[in-house]
Amino acid sequence: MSVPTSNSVPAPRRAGASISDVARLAGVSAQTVSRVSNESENVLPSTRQRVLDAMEQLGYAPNRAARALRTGSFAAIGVVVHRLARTGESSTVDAIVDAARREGYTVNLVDVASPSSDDVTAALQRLSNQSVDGLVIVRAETTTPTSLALPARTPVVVADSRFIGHHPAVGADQVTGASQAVEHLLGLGHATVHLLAGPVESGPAQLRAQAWRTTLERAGRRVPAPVQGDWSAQSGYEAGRVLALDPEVTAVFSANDEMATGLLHALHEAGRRVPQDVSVVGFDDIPLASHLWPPLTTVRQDFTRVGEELVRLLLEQIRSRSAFVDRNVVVPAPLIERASTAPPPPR
Amino acid sequence: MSVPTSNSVPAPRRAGASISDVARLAGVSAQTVSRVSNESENVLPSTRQRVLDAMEQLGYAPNRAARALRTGSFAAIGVVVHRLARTGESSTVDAIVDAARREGYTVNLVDVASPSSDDVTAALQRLSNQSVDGLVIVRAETTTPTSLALPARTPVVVADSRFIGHHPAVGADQVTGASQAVEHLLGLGHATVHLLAGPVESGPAQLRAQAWRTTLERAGRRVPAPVQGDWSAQSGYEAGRVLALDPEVTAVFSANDEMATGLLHALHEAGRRVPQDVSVVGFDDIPLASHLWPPLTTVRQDFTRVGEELVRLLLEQIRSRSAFVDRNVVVPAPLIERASTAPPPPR
DNA sequence: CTAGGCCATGTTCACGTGAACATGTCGAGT
DNA sequence: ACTCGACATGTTCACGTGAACATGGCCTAG
Repeated sequence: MSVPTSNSVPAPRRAGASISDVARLAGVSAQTVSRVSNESENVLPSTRQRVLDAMEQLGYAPNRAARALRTGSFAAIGVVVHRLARTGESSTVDAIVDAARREGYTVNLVDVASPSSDDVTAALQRLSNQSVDGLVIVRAETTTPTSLALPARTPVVVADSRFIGHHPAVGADQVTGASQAVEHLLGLGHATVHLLAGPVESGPAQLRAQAWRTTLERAGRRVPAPVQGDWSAQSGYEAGRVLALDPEVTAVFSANDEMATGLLHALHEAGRRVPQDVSVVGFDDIPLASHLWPPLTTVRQDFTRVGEELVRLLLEQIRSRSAFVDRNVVVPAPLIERASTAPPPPR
Repeated sequence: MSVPTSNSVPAPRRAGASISDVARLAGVSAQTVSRVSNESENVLPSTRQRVLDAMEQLGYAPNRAARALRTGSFAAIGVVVHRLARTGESSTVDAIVDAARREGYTVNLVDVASPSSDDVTAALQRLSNQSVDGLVIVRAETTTPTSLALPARTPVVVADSRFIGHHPAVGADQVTGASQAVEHLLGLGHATVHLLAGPVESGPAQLRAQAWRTTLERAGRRVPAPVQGDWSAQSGYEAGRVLALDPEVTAVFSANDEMATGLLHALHEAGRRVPQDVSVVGFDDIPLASHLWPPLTTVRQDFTRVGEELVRLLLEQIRSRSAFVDRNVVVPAPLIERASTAPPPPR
């Protein structure tokens, strides 16, 4: 035996104390330490204290891998999301993380490069098999309900109403929200309402467009050709430059607030006053909506509520070991009237 | 033996096939399956194919818990963040998730209720002990470098330059960015620049305020009392209502774009034209900045770059099994000139 | 032709935990 | 006083994996 600081073997160095280290120090069996960890009732207060002291002294924390292996549960949920930086996505995920934490669950985040079936499937693969106890799919755009290859028996909830009937879903009331927006504009006296639509492959975008069309038709109004956007402010701006040239356009319903922001920009630039010349309604009620110029009338989506309901529904499934295929929650989406809408200019 | 569908015991139902199920079906040993899983070289192509087929047939995916227990690594990184819904936070996290995925790492997201030491510590506790291989702290606001109780030997990186010297850090160049903003306004002819400051407990807010002050002093200008905000557009609006009343105010540097948005709102409302009467510069360059009215001159923070660098620095530490205490990366923060700044009005 | 070695594959074992079962102690009821 | 049982605590074992070591077949060099 020479120098004790052996540099022969790098020695992976166990990261922390294990349950048996604690047991040894406290002078009890490993099982008793486990009982203290899991807050079992049948431990003498004095013993419990001794174990807790030993834990503290060693900086012990249960090894989650071993625990997961033994129990088959990770106390974790997976969240699949597409573009996290978007307002709706990040707000929803924020609420999910928060709700999960309150329930003692960790969140595993997976950002899929594109919301195609393949990518989502690959993402699920990565999370599969006891890495998470359940899955929240926040954005599934182009993925269709049936193409979603889920690991068997993994509880799932989806924040996309198109999945209703396939998986439990939570979503804002797109249809009522969009209808209210259009009706509000018609009620102000506009002859018709133009649509700045979201991408065609988006479920919510389709829903909002459909509601817009239906509401106009029901009111017997002309249905103008929708202008296509991609959710971004830039696309709203580009669409706005076109719409601004058309004097017939007095009211625009934008499928989200970001596009509405770009639209406002284009209208200002073209010298068309909002709301005197053109009224604009958005969708989402992003935090900035009330401070745009003019403050934006919009349909509020309660992302926090959606996130909470998603977690609630998912945990219910996990705990009951069953799938609630046909359960779904619709969160109200009220119209928030601000200053971007007014009666049309006299003609 | 009666009915095979025993309903006597609920039978936890193993979620998926295990390595030995695959081995049995493929007619090889479990170790060989493991070799295929881990892409070891020494497997005959024919054997590999047989194993892959068996995996496919059984829908096998390696059990991450067992793997983590065996190897001591989860292939996961933890991300501690405060308010995920904020632009900077969500963009950074988005980039982190993306970079981590490219490296085969999963992301465990932890949203701390408040960025206090206790909360952060509790969050770390939850992630500790082989649940993650390393930690990215995106927001640590009130936590001081020394109060951060980290699990021993856990590699850490922090997106907060105040931690330089304690942990490796990545951050935008706050000082140069803020100085440029102030110099730009002075260069346009403004006598001085007012500050709409971030919360006092925020590190970046302090840095930006300090740079503003230093730049004014170096130019020999009067340093007006800063107005305090809390990062929110609402606080910017409230501050703006006060600033708008003061005809001396011709240039305002807002510590972030959200407050700048509220400020613009208040100025419009008060009838003060931007940029003719008052110039405004923001900080962050949020996606909406170029579509505000007027398009906002601001300092760009490259959150994507920050996220990528964070992951790079963290993985380097994980792989080399060492801590780079004094390493830090500063990402340039250039001034983006748009339409919200102009020379002061003639007096 | 044979020894040595290389390579594909198999066998054994421990990682840390918690469930199931086992043991031991002490108090109450007869 | 004895038995039963409630309760605190201990012992054994398997969860699925991959590292270390073991085996055996075949090719090549002498």
